[in-house]
Amino acid sequence: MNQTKIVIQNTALELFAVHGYNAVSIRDIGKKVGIKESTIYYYFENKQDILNQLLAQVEELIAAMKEAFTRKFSQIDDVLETEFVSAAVHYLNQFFLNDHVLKYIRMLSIEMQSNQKATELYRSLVFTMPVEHQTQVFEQMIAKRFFREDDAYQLAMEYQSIIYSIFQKHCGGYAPTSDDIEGANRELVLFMQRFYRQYSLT
Amino acid sequence: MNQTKIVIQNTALELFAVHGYNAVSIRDIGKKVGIKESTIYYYFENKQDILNQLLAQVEELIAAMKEAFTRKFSQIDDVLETEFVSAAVHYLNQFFLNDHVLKYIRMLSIEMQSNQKATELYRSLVFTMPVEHQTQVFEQMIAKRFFREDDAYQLAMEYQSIIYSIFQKHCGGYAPTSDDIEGANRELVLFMQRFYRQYSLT
DNA sequence: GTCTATAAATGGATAGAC
DNA sequence: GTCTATCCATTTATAGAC
Repeated sequence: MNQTKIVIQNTALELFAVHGYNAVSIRDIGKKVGIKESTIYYYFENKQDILNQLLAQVEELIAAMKEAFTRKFSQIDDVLETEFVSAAVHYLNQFFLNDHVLKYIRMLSIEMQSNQKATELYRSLVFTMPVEHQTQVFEQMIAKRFFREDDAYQLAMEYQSIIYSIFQKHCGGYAPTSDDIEGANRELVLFMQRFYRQYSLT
Repeated sequence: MNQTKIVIQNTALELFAVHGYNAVSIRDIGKKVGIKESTIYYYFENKQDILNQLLAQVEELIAAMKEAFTRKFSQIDDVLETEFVSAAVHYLNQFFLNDHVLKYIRMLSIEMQSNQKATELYRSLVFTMPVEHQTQVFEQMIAKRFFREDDAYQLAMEYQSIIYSIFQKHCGGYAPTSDDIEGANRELVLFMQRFYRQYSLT
């Protein structure tokens, strides 16, 4: 794909994530990129087209993560507390707090209030897709007697609830500082230890 | 307060909650109320003034809820599973899904992406304030041996995580349908029974 | 591919009639 | 209190030069 087009898309995402689609003008995007607004119309049909292609990118991201989950889904041999906790910390920092993903999440948080497609993508990105994967993980952990007998979906939803809520509590909204991120990580460690000790058999 | 002013405020809230402050024009608000935009300037200094007064209302709501919590905080005599579950269902439907509160939450979801004050209000409204109250409740339940020995704050945070996540998963974003609300309630009952059985001593 | 120039609509805000 | 009329900046989008 063309380099200029990618820069326009990323810049638009950055602005949409903070101000929302409707509040950002084509001129704003052009100014930040360093081109005239008429140039943007060379790459995109109109303003809506930029948003549509960004939403399509979110759909691709969801599909890619799904695929990555199944590909990396190796057999689980043993799960110690430290491994379990650091897996959750890694998930928070590499998914929710990943620069690009965070922008998608923030953009969707705004657009989902008026756009049904954005609502579906948001729910899929932060609930449906990860919970589906996590259900499989807990199923294996229960089958191998690392975790006590339980409903794997309920376990996964509980797990996701904690991570999502900690993310929103500390890093939801206005650009999270490094203090916010630290706070989120600290609280996550605490609750993941709690979770492990609750359900682990070791 | 003047009747017209209240109508303007409520209409502005309704539009801000869906499209966001920046995307709504004074003309849009006037048209929906059925008055000319110049009339709005009789009641408000400018557009920003409308938003500021709405944010002040959220602050008042948080204070009022805090006060209501301490006032209604009667001694807990006994807590059966059905009471515990229906208290959570009541909380979801009367707080998160209350018509007016839901609009505040949706407006803040948008504004918090660019407005630090809105971020603080959102976190206080959906996390800090309710978790503080719920911590007190669990403290009493543990002291009276209805719930097993545990950290009351952690218990409260876990409780709030589940309710908040179920709210966002089913009713976050685009105007929730009655099916969405039903789905949220169904899942909440399931997870509240699970929670009760996990921690109850009876 | 990127620019200038421009059209047509819409934005926030004010002055002054009633 | 609510309206009409108006100002001026900004918006999306297009036509056409380079």
